Amino acid sequence: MKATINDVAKQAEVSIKTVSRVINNEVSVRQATRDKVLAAVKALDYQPNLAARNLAGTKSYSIAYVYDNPNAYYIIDMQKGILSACKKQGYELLIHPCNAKADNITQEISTMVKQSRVAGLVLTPPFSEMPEFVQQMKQLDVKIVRIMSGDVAPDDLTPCIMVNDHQASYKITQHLIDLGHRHIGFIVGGAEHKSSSERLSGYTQALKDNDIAISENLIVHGEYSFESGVHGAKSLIAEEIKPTAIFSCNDEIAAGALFAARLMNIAIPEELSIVGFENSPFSRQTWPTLTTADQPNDQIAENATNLLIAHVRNQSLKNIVTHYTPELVVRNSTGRVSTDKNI
Amino acid sequence: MKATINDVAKQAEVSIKTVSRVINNEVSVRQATRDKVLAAVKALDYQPNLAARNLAGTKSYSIAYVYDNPNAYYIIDMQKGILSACKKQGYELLIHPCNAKADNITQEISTMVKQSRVAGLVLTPPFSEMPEFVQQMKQLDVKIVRIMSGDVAPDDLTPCIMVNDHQASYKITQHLIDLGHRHIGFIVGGAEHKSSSERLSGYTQALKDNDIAISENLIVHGEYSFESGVHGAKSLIAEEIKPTAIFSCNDEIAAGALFAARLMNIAIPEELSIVGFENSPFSRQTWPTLTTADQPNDQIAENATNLLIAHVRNQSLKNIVTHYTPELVVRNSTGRVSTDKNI
DNA sequence: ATACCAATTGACAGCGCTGTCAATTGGTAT
DNA sequence: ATACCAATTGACAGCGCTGTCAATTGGTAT
Repeated sequence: MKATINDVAKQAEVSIKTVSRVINNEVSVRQATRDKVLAAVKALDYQPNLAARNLAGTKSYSIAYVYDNPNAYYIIDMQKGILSACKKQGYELLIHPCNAKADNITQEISTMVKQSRVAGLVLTPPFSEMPEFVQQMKQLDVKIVRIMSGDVAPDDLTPCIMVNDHQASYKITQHLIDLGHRHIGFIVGGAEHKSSSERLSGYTQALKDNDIAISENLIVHGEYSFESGVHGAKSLIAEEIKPTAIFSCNDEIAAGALFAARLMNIAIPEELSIVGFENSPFSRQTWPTLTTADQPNDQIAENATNLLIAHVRNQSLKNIVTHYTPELVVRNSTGRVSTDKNI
Repeated sequence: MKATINDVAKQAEVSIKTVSRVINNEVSVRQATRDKVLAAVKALDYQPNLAARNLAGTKSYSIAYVYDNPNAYYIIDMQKGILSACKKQGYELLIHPCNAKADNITQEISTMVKQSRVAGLVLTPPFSEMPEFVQQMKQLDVKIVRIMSGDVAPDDLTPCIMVNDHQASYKITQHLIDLGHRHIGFIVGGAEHKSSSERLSGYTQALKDNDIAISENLIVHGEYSFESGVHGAKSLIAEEIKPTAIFSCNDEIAAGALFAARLMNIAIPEELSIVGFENSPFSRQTWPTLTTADQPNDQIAENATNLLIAHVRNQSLKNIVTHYTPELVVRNSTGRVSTDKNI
């Protein structure tokens, strides 16, 4: 039925080992031999069996993406980028959504890694930002790549993608300040995500640099969810000194904030500017469309996966760390502060 | 490092075959022996190696989800349901997003199936609704389960989940009619999805049964996308005889329609009612929230996967086909037709 | 106590590859 | 023509399981 390495070897009149060499792109095979084998591979439509490769070799051709994130757009983008790298390099991907707070989470991942002989893990927040978890994964004899928020990568020789949320957040805040806003509310995302504090610190830094006082009343702590945006915006708008702009930690929160503004009959951006973060489809589909920061998640994911695969193969990497800074995208949810507003 | 079946056998003082029997839940093992083995499994934290099982056995423990759908919420829900069934039954899931219209698509899936020794495929539209594709998959020696739109399952002894979009659509249309609407626009989703025509036929049937004339001008053909909703609604509203309600083939289209209405300063639902289909998060996050039909995608997916796994294991199934009918969910985007409106 | 037979257990081959190491090949220097 | 050695190729074991079939066990009827 399905052709095996034996069939190819027979057809090409070489040993199975030589076929193995050809499909693994090893160097010491004469060109003429290589051609014979490739012809046989093609004629028989041969696909090496990954289970056998995983079992026989010291290498494995499976990696897994472990995540705990309710943001469908984010996950789909990540999967897309990871799969793109996997396909090019002949790896298969297992996805493993799970609960980061479950107390047997290490056990759970460990089981999966053993069962499926996973060679490497792609970790996104919050997993990538849980040091003990990362430590335990390393002891499992599994390579990892982390996508995390911040500027300085952990100094542990593991590949990393650092997303400079602080700087991107600074730019967004500066954009609001340039529009004349002085009372800018901030809805913080989930505390288990480092991006929340990084984005908050970019915001406070920008305020400081512009000599604007930071008011704790304008900072609301929430989750990365639509509902959090609704509640956060409601409570900010109820403040004695209302903000003229609201910085939402991501687009979903921003969509919630827009919803709340609509509930309270507040015109966006005339009476209130709202910004998001992520440039997810949300930001193009709300009314008005959202000013946000563009984070190329699929690129980040593909890049991370390439680093991981190189790491799995013990290839030496020039750059074990890659940096990204999301870019400001101005749409219709931000405008100049109206001069006749209360201050 | 990782415990193997040999380690367990040694520790339990039995043969590896007996260990194999215990972990496969075979019947003819004495209770005392079973207990010894299970104790050893636990003590060594043993996890059977899936690659070896796939290779050694005639069965495989991998299934794949093949899809071509830009709807992130739908995909995430499906994955969740599939994974839930996989986890319970010890299967691993590969995801395979791809382009259904690529001309080498059969080749592509075939490669994946061979490489990863996939035992079964979960197919959603449009793949599940492409008869030649399904036929070719069967020749690949891979089992399938299809989730498709319609009432009557294909008569080919393959497990199927049928979603009765016609009936659900009928109910939604009746809801609009009950609210007094007589001019109801319809934005059709992508033609490659049978759900589009099924939902359309439910709509026309409901109109007929209520003696309402069907106007081709009120039916716009599009895709399952936000942009299609924007364009569709714009063109419907530009009609000489404006609709007082718009039935959108899914929530994303409906969100686009809402966007268009907002652009044109049309109050929802006072001047225009809009409905969606799917009950995705969209429908709770738009303004106003959407009346829609609830489709429990994760349940459908889990159910489908259970059918598939039973099929893969050659277990006889009582019911090879399961039927679902989405339920009407009334929210704030629909209202009584205003009596002073133009007709 | 003995025969019998179903229930239980184990020996061994083999799934399709890769790793190790030994054997062969063929080009180069003499 | 010959020796030599790097380049190329192949033989064989083994990865960790399951399938097949044969061997052993132990409970029941006599």
